[in-house]
Amino acid sequence: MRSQLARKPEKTYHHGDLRDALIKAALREAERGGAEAISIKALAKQLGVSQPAPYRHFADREALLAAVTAEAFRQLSTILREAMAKPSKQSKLSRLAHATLDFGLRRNGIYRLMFASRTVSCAAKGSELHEATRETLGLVIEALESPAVGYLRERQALKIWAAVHGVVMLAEQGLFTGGSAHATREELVEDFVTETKAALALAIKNARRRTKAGA
Amino acid sequence: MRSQLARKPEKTYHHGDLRDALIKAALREAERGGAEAISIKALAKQLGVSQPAPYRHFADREALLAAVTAEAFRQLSTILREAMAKPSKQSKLSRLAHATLDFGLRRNGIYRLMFASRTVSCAAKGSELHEATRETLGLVIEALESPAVGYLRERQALKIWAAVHGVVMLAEQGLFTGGSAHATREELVEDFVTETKAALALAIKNARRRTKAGA
DNA sequence: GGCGTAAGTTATATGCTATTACATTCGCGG
DNA sequence: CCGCGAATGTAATAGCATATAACTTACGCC
Repeated sequence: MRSQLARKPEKTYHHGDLRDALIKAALREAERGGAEAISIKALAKQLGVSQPAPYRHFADREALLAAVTAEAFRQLSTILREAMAKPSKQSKLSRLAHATLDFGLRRNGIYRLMFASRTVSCAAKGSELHEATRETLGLVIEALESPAVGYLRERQALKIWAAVHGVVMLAEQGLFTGGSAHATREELVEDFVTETKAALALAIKNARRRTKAGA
Repeated sequence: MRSQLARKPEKTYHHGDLRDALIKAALREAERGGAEAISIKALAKQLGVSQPAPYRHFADREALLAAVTAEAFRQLSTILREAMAKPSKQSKLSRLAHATLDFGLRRNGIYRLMFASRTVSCAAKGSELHEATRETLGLVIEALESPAVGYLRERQALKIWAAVHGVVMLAEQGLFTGGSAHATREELVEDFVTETKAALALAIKNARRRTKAGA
């Protein structure tokens, strides 16, 4: 019987689940301050283990950041899935876009961790992080709710993704000034959603026409 | 006669223009590696001065980063101005957008320094960095070449800016895969340009109609 | 020409990453 | 049930970066 009552057992030599605790604690740190706020030493102290203990679970700081980033993408995916599942008179795409904006602004340290570092681009294909990012992009593609397939659809997904991403980044840079900042952000995102839908419909129409002409 | 021949005088106690040299050297470092590649100690060594010498010119690392970022924005502004000035059958907006994309991809370490850190959002109004960012945004507004004024125009500027920015960021994250990556990026940017022009034209038409109706 | 100050130096404190060598505990097979 | 190897933790330490303090040199101005 090591921990029947609270979650934290009495002081034991082995932590129990240090790896997971490190990721969760690092996410909290990143919430304000981004990647640079994550210090292995500070995390170890915070969790009551010795400073080099984390190195049993992560080769180096980069590896920890990658794991934390992957977890952040999974959290974003969960949020987006919920937003898409929720019944609403708005389109799935619109809900996804606004949920992304909301996530980016509320948890902006984490958002910067996810998109502003080179961690993602260094992730090898097949890695935990790479899979997590592909899954998120998959949700965007799904949100398009379009009969289009392949390149056509992925391209529109990247387009709306890029656009919303840009709005989040500029908002964090403080380029939307004045009292109407919130409204402006939401409006821009909605504009992009509308344009994406229009572009998608047009592309499909053109594709059909070409198919008919070619047949 | 301290330096009549080459740019670097013989070894002197005083460097001559350490502040400027630091910024330029830091920009080179940032070119690959972003902000985290900038080390005061390394820069000092590289420039042949003692390690704490830079602190005579910058209060701390953050202050150096701010100055470097401001310089980067000025360089971007120069590039954008040139792109806009160059005669071409394409619109100013299109040239500006593609030039931004090009800058972001070629000098992606610097681009990340400019947009991925919190340096900009921490810049006080009136600071060197703040002025530099506003100037760049001003160029975007100018590139719209629209008779619209005020909010309408600034909003469209922010929109195209956000969109292109998003494309750059996603490209750096490696989300445009395959051989058509380059084409895809350029196409997306051009799409955004086209849509921005259309939206702007529409907004102006609506504004005129409202004015007429109200008159 | 002397003097104040800007700019640079050495020495040092502090904090973080990371490695090495050693200690403790877990859990599984005999 | 016990013993042993692997997993996980600790202590000690090396190395590098930021930053400050106290001291030194040279510039430039009157």
